[in-house]
Amino acid sequence: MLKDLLEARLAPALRAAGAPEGSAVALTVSTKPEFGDYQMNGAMGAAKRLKRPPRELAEAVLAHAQLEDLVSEASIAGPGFINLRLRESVLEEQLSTFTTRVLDPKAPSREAGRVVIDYSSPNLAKEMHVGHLRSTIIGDALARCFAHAGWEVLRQNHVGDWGTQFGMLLAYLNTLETGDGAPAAEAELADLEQFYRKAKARFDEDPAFAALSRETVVKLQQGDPTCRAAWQRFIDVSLSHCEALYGRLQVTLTRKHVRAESAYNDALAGVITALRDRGLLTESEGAQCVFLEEFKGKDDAPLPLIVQKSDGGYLYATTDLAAVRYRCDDLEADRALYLVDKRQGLHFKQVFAVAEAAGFITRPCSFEHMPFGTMLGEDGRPFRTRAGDVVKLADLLDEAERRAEVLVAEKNPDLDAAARTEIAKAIAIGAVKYADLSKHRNNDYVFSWDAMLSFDGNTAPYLQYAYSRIQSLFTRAQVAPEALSAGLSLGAPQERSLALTLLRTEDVLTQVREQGLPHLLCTHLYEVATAFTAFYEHCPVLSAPEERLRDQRLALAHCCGETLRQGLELLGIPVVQRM
RNA sequence: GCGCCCGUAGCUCAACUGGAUAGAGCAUCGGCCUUCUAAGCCGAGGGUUGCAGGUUCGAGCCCUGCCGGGCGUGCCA
Repeated sequence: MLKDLLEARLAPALRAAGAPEGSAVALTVSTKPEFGDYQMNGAMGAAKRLKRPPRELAEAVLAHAQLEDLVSEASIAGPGFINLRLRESVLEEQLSTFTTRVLDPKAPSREAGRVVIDYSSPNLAKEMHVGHLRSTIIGDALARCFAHAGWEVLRQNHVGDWGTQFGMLLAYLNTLETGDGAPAAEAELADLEQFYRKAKARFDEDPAFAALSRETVVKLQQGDPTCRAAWQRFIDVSLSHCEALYGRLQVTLTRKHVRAESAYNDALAGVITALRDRGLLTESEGAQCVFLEEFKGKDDAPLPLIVQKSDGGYLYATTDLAAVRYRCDDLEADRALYLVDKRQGLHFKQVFAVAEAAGFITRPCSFEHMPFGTMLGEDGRPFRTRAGDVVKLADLLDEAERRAEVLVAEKNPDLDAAARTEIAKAIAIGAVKYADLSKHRNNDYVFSWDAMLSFDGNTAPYLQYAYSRIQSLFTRAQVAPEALSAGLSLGAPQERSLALTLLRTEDVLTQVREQGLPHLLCTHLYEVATAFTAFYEHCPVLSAPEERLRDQRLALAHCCGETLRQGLELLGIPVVQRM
């Protein structure tokens, strides 16, 4: 990539100019087009450490750097910025292999490794609501990004299927089925949210039922066959609800990615034993705990990670420790990413630290909590409807598709109903996902129907629109992209700018994987689409003065279209040929 | 009390990890459809980056102290 090319020349020059070992080149995209294409800021940083005048060092760097074949202009500005303008031939050469080198998923990958991505992980006791959107969508985008770069991706849907609440739900299911018969149960299960609420109400008002619920949990965890069978049926129904949503959202999770909490049940006792063998286990107030030096609670009191309750029951820390072992030993992951709410930050810090101390991390594997913020309502409180309920994911998608269909019908009345619905779905999914993906995951964010279902400005439909315009160019020109052989023209500023933007894609994708931040890709694709639109407005393609120029511009448009298509696909957002 | 996160334009968010004059979208105002899709484009206004210090050639970003908000802090997940 461009940045690598330049860095390969600048890093030795920086050393040759006398900069200390490990000095960063600090190459960034120019803040202003007038300055050039890229700027190197590292001379100033190195000069500070050397206590030398920064401009002098910058000059020395330029004197040592061999840049002639890459750069047409190099100059020093301000306190010691080195501004670089790339040769057009370099851009053209890089771009000519861009789609096969960077975009093609079958391109020889420069990264190889195995990454576990733990995401979505809904609680099967309830229906999925908008709060599950973030983990599901961000995780899925990351899974796609890693897979694209050549990683082996192991999706792990760590669904909650084993908590205390399942006793209650099973007991309720049982009363329905032994009462008026099975049809009632079937009907009730169709709406898990209702089902949960009714079971909870019964639990709260009927002590006998509450007692039965608690017995049921014990029976379930002991492996009682009848109980297990009922539980399995409930889980199946709930999972099929999730799958329906994954399908609608075009999320890549399937049943084979489910690795539920219950799957670790048999490993929990082993976790306790192993901790005891390592001398890490301490009994405190009746519970089995691990105390590590680095974790302090109130008044500097030691803060435990409780792994077994005083009644003998295990906790989610125990399950997560078992999952660490599984992901490390059995899955042999190099990285394990946890897309989980940031409120669990301390929990994962403790779990990972205990796993390390216990020797559970038996091979070089990086365990990383990738936290995300809470979805808030417009009042700044955790998101609820007016009635105090959560918004169901299914309802959000229904509304998104409804609004999109109205808009498509209005913008493009000639489409037949089938095409209209298909386009509306793509737009709806895109808008909903992009609204979430385009924000920095670490921050809380405000849910707004209108913002989430907006189709104007920095939204997925804007990107999809740019793509469909490119497709339209090819439809009208009646040329296949593969047939273009005139090379590229990058003379116009808009052409050059679009090329430069496209050539940043690889760096962006690397950063997305390193930091687990898909919003960087959103921002980049928006810049691509913006650069394309400027090009489209200023550089006539089909009516270009010469056929050669037309073909060159078509080639550039094709590069851009492929970037948008592939980029959107990495975000899990479909493109459409027309809209 | 302690710990983590956050505070950026009226609103919603960015800012390539310390770089040049802090950028987008929505909203507001003005302009552009007999030439490739107006879901678009061009332009305008809008900022003491919560406050006060400090570090340095340079701070939204780092350090200190305040103010304000969220979350977490032993047997739920």
